[in-house]
Amino acid sequence: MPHAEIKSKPRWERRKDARPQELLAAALDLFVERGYAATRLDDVAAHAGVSKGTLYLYFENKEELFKEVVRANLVSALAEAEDYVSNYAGKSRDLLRGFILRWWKHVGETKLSGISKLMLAESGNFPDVARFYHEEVIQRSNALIIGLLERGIARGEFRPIDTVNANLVIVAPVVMLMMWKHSFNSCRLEPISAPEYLDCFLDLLLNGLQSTASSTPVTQSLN
Amino acid sequence: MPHAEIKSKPRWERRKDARPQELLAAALDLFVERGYAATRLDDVAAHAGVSKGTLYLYFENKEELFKEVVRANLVSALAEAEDYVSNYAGKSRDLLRGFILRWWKHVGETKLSGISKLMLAESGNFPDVARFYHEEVIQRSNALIIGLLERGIARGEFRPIDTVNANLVIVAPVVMLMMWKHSFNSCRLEPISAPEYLDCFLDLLLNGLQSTASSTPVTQSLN
DNA sequence: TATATTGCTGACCGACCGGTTAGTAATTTA
DNA sequence: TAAATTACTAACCGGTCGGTCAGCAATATA
Repeated sequence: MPHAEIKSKPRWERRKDARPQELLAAALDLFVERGYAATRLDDVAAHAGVSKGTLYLYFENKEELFKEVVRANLVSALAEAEDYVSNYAGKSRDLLRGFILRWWKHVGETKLSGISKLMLAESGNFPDVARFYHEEVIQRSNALIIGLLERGIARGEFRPIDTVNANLVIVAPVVMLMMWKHSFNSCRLEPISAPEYLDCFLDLLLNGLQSTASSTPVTQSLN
Repeated sequence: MPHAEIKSKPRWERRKDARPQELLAAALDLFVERGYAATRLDDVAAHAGVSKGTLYLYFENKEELFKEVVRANLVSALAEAEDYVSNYAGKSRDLLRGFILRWWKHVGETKLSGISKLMLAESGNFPDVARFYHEEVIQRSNALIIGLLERGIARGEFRPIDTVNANLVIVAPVVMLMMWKHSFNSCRLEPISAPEYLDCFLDLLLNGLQSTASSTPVTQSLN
């Protein structure tokens, strides 16, 4: 048996064009699982079935690898969200609910939530990455939600409020849920149920936003 | 001039009883500034004016040092909060507002917020520390707030809601503000203004919680 | 002042990790 | 099929950091 190689399978193959994708996928997995600093490039390479040297053939360094992961995943997801919001025609409260539920579905409950968590957790130690993420993701997402709130206020559906701060307040519970998923959820006996949590949040939020004029009941459950 | 020592000042002093406090203070500063993993014990010792070996005379290892920091700061603050809530006599909405503002004042705007942020950020990589923190801080804090909400509902001041999830939803914006302080706030052109943010949050929250019966205006600004 | 006690130092260890590079083997070309 | 090309490997480097310990020097004691 130590003779293994029965002629076929070479020790490795040349697959120049498949490597970047495979490395990005491996990097996403590990960054999400362990965070930025704690992810070892040796492990990323091993996960992609390759040696560390190969990783450096395709990516300049750890930081560039991470930026590519963000671009390939979060930035593209954000572009879709922008489309959704700008094309929406119905009531603002439904748009807000729809936006949040889609956000949870496309980011929150996928691996991508791990990236958001990671950035919030480690941006302080990696200012360059932080700046990149802030410009590419956070600012765009803020603009999107502020615009959504202004739409609701302009149409008399929401009370007039401080949209800049309200944006942050609204985003907070969703981001926190993503953080939980990747932090204490493991050691919690009964982990948070995302649908129930979001239901509760939307109930409170839409009641809180409701303009005194409109008196339609806003409570409504997830489908 | 290389002769320095003019006889007085010994190279070091014996100060057995002052060391632990000084080390804890230094550790708090550095843990808050850099996080758990990135804090070097050499630096903690240096900040306390001592060598690393000395640190190990007073604390078993990094993990125990951190736990002591938590016990000496957060756990004691939590005990005070428990007193405040259980002795409160007025309206539930004022109690909730008071609780949140005090929380922000005693934890959020002090260094302690850095510890909350750190735990959320790194608990995944340090399960033992996570379990400790979850039991000593998070569970107690949850019980406190859930009790507060139940009080409001029982007295007909709050709508009947899912208190377990509402607790999490309510805590989220405050915790997020603490996280911001220690993450992206540095690279934000105009950093978040905590008073305005909390004002906006409390406005939304208390409107959202308000039982349909009561119709007193709840908007009120920070003093 | 001599001796005993002990708080403290600083050099050291071993493991880890981002990044580099000399060399090798899979593939292409002629 | 032999030579040229290049994707890939594996060993290595330098720096870092949690943790250890032999020894020293600041006190206490007498």
